[in-house]
Amino acid sequence: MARSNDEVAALFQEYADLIAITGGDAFKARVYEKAARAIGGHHADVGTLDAKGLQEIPGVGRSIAEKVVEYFRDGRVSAVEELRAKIPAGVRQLTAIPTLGPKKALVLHEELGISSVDELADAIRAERLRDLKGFGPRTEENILHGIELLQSSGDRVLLDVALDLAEETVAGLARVTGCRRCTYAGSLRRYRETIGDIDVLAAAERPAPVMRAFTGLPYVTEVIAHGDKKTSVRTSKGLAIDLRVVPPDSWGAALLYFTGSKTHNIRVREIAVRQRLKLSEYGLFDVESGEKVVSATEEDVYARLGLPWIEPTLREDRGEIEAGQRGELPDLVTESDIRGDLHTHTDLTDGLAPLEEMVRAAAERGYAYYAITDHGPDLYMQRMTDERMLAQRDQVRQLDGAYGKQGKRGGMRLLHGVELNIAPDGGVDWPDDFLAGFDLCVASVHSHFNQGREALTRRIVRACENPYVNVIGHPTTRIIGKRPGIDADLDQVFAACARTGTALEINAHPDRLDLRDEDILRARRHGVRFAIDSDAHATLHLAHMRYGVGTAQRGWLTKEDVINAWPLTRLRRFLDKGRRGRRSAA
DNA sequence: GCCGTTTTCGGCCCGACTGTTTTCAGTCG
Repeated sequence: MARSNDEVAALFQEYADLIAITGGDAFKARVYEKAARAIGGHHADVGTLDAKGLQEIPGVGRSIAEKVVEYFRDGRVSAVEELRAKIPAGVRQLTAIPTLGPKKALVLHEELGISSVDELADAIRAERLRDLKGFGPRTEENILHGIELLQSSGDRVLLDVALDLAEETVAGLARVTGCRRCTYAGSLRRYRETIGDIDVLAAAERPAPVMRAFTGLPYVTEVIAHGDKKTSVRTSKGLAIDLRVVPPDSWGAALLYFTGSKTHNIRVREIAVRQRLKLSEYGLFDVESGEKVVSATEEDVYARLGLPWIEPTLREDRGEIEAGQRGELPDLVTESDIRGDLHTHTDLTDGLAPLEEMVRAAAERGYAYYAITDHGPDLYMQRMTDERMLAQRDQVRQLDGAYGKQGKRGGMRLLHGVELNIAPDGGVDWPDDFLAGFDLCVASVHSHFNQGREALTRRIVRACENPYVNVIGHPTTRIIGKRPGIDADLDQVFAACARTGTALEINAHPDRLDLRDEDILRARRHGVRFAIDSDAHATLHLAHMRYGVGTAQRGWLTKEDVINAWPLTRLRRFLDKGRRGRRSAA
């Protein structure tokens, strides 16, 4: 179920689109877009705010606040209804076709009565667009191609797929003579969970050789646009890559600009405008004289605007600019802060590698501690028994400290854990006395995803209340692009975690990234602690940690928030979860 | 429709590329 903030955000985004399609004031459309984003990202439920409280959200004034109030009072907003009556929903969908924006969509609707993607495809085949002003043969071709992309994949790809391709492309271009610098930027540098297209930035005095090398890459199948400063291609996987080449002196301004996000950039430029400066990808310029002020590094540009350097993972206009101005940016957790992995598997259950191989691979990553957490018996296909689990524990104790930098004494410490299954009623695989033998317990939902909101919420809260459950694994169970997260009341879950001393996992597998960044931001406000885990089922998966850390950064987490960035003694106190007190009281 | 470190009115981010155009509108990021 969508949060009411998301409902209102979607409504205003639709209203903005409809204003643009009906040829309304472009500035007005932009204001509604901005308000939609601000409301979608606002921490408090807008359904609980009055007009005054609503107007404290930046970008929300009297008129928009009234519309929010109207929405919760009447279930509808009359201004939106009026535009909906004029423009069929299908016309708005036309603007989802690449190269087709609101202006062309309006012409198609007004002149030809087209109000769906299918009707548009038919009209092109029937050559009905031929007489329209502004529509030539290439436009027809581009629209048909765009429809094809939209209907086939056209989708965003997972972070790891995009990162592999980007790193290969950067390596290829960096070798070109005259290429002074090259890196990927865009949503990839911000570690967004999915990537629409890859942005690559290069610095060179003469762009032509770099551009030529780019279009000549073996996996490039189509050149979408080809210019002096910018070239766009599509690869064999259907993913688009944009390359921008700038003069070396513009590197910092260009990197800032192409890293985005769009809304972050707009905010930064507004700050520039207020200081009579103009920021573009070529530098920060004095408006009066036209002279360049700074451009060489991102730090230079931010500093001239009164801001510290802002981590790319924060650049989403979620308050990072204000925090920067106040000098209150978080000191984000990094991959090198991570001292261990708390959720991993071996071939005792569904992992691929034996215990010793996993332990050795973990030690090579430089971890101070490492937890083995195979599945419990409730996932019956895993054939777990008490005996097998206890035999593994003996093995784990023997390997404890055997691998790592400084031999036995300073070696990597091993924790014997388990990934429990949270049953539909919130129970787990074993009774307390058996659970007491583990160093830590991760507990996760693996089935019965459609129980209904109240039952799911109760189920997870009950797992948190189990004194032996330390971490809720992949809390929403979503698989990106394949399975939506379960419909639990996450705010209740977050409160339960904070109250009981249960950590929430940030599962680093690129298919999951669960919790997601927005939920992390909300959970953090409840005072929840987090565990960033690879959930590795093979030695190579241990390296997924970077995606989990990127996601944690997008949730503004510091190493203080992340239990596996803590020293082992502090981690053990957290894992104890007050059990010692319980035992002595009993 | 929102907003204010020259403004309560008059601004509102900036540039590249394409396609249909003989100077520019539309789209995109």
